[in-house]
Amino acid sequence: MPDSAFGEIRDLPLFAAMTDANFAALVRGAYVQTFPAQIELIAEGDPSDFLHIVLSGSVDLFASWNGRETSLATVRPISTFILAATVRDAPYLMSARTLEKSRIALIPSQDVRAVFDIDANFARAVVTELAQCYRSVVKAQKDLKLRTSLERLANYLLRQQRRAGGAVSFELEHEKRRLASVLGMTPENLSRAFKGLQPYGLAVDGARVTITDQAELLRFARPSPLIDDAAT
Amino acid sequence: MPDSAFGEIRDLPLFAAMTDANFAALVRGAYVQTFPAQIELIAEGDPSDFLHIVLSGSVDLFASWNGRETSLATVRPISTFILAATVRDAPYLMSARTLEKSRIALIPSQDVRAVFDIDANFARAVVTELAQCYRSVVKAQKDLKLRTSLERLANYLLRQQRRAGGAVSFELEHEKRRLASVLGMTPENLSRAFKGLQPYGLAVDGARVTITDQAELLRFARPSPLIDDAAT
DNA sequence: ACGTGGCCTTGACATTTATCAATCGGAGGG
DNA sequence: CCCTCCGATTGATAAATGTCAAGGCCACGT
Repeated sequence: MPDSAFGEIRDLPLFAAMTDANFAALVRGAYVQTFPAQIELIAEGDPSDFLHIVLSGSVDLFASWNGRETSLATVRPISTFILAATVRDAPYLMSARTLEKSRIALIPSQDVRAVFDIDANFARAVVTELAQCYRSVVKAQKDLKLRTSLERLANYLLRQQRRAGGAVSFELEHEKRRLASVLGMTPENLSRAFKGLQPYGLAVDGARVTITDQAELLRFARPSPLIDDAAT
Repeated sequence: MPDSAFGEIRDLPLFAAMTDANFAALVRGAYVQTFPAQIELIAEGDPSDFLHIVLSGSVDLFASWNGRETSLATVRPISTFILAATVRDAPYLMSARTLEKSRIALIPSQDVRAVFDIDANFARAVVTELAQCYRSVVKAQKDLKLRTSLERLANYLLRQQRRAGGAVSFELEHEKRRLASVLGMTPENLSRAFKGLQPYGLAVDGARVTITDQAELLRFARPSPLIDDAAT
């Protein structure tokens, strides 16, 4: 294991507070690999053999049932996924695939659990990370159950605008078909939803979105920090 | 603080492995209180002052937005709620109200965080609990996005049947209006959904549900351990 | 330059779900 | 015992969302 490859994750909140020795134990059996786009990294139901960390690129977490499929989240650098399955030594609840060419670090789950048992700082960091993940899913749940598809799209766009630095105009970062799945609707409906937001100050051209009337869109979307703020 | 009042939570997985001294520190500022039904214990957006533990009765976790409201989960004895908010010292994402007369233990959040910082066993227990909570929400998310309301009801009933010991006939444990909210539909639709399941081996009389054709209902519901098993 | 394939869009239609209004029926109080 | 209230149900209707089929657009490779 070249140490250099793990330098970039050493400072992650998850690993920052642990001892060098324990970090070394963690990465001893780990490796970093580059995957092309559209590769399925894990499948739901599989045993959780590795904790995954996205170093570059992006990963789609999705789930299937009865022939249907839905995207649940996108993982961006630098963060982990399926931490909960690793901790509980339980099967993955979601599948994961690369959205683009991505570098992924894989740490054997048993090593994570072993170090977790002996390094209190690491255990605390895991708690913080998990609590964060939990709250994200709860927010997604509220988004889904309390809002219509038009409202979800409007709030999604406002969140994206913030991610893009607040500019009036920005590019969508996902394929629209996947965005539709994330938002819990069909691609056809997403097209109509974009049109449906035009009266509320939105213009779309391909992947470029322009918020022509911020106040009006805000009035329609009614974003709430308890649903839309990533930080809290 | 009468020690007796906390004996029943001492053996919870969350507290079992911690030292007596730390447990004492945890319950020093804690208290137990009995609330009548329909009391709002916490409101979403409030700072997380206390970790709550349901000792008896039951508690509804719900959320509101823009005049709408939805139930997200039910907490039964003996378990905690809003652990994630406590850990992160962040505002509650959900409101909570008693569904019936309930005894609740309240532990000051700052004490939880303080003990969490010095007791590795407690920290590990919190991780396990949080990972469990996280996986529950993910399952709920999959249920919501991958299934129609009829399918959600069918699978809910099969889960309830298992909870009730597997008997062919059992009582619903929630008001139907609340069950509708949990399942993400209106009460009117829930009524129709019950009727819609009759051809698949279901009979309903008030709160009593009878599965007249288990095989047929299973064939329709197609339960999956990755959505419907509480344990995994 | 020209196909070609994939994704997006559009329209027509079907299905699902919500809304509104009215009624039913059981639990509890006078 | 009857009345009243509240939740559950039902029917009619509207709105939201999904499905199917067709066509447009753009990027890609030959």
